[in-house]
Amino acid sequence: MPRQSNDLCDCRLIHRPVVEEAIASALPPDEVETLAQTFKALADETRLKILWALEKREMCVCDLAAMLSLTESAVSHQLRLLRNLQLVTNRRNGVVLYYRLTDNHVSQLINITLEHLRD
Amino acid sequence: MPRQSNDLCDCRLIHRPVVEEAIASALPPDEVETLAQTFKALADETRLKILWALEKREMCVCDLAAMLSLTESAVSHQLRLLRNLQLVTNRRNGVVLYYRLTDNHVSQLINITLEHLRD
DNA sequence: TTAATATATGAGCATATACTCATATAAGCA
DNA sequence: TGCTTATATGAGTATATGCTCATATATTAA
Repeated sequence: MPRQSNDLCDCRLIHRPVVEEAIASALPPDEVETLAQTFKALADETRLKILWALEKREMCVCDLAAMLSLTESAVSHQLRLLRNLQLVTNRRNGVVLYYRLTDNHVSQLINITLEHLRD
Repeated sequence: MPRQSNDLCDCRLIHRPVVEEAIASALPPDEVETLAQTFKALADETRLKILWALEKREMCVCDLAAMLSLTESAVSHQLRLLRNLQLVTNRRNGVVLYYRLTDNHVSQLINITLEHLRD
């Protein structure tokens, strides 16, 4: 068994110092989690389309549903998810809720990523 | 039934011109797909940790597995996914495969997103 | 208060995905 | 050639997720 003794894990360890430095310079767990959560929010075509549309102007659930050819329920579920992540907020006008982006961080990320992909 | 007649969908349509303009300025389908695919690649903690580590230096499968406390099989599966998306490449040295980032686009995205989250 | 409308939400279902386990492949060495 | 090691890969499994459907909530109007 050519396993080097180590307290990191039970795997083979070919380059121990490399592994130790990688662990030392790893992202803190909470940042990894937040990063993954943010990218997950953007990792769905429906949500991307919603965010892209809201970047231009606020829209109500019904209009978003029409735009996407989806049920209002489906859109509402996605909006709840985006709301929970504080990526969108809404304002009520009577019975109608108008959704908009909370800030421009997300649309900046989308645009930056688009530029990268277009190279 | 207060549905306006329209050829967009069967939903209620409160603001027809808004919907039409949103559809007109929507992202082309292939760009939505590529965007979603890119964000999906980053929407997993294991893959984020791998990419973060490879940003500093190339590493072999075994070392990545040790760093992540995961089996080499699990890491290999994720590396195949990242390879298929051309986010990482490898070089062989004997039996050992050293993985590295294909270019710095992905790590730029991660860093930009980190900055946004840290505000 | 009652009815109508816009949206929200819970449960259920079908698909996607991240891992495990067993096995296959590829390179180096005896 | 045969053996060992590093990695790859297919199948299976458990969980996550994006939708549908039915129902609940909130606001307006009669």
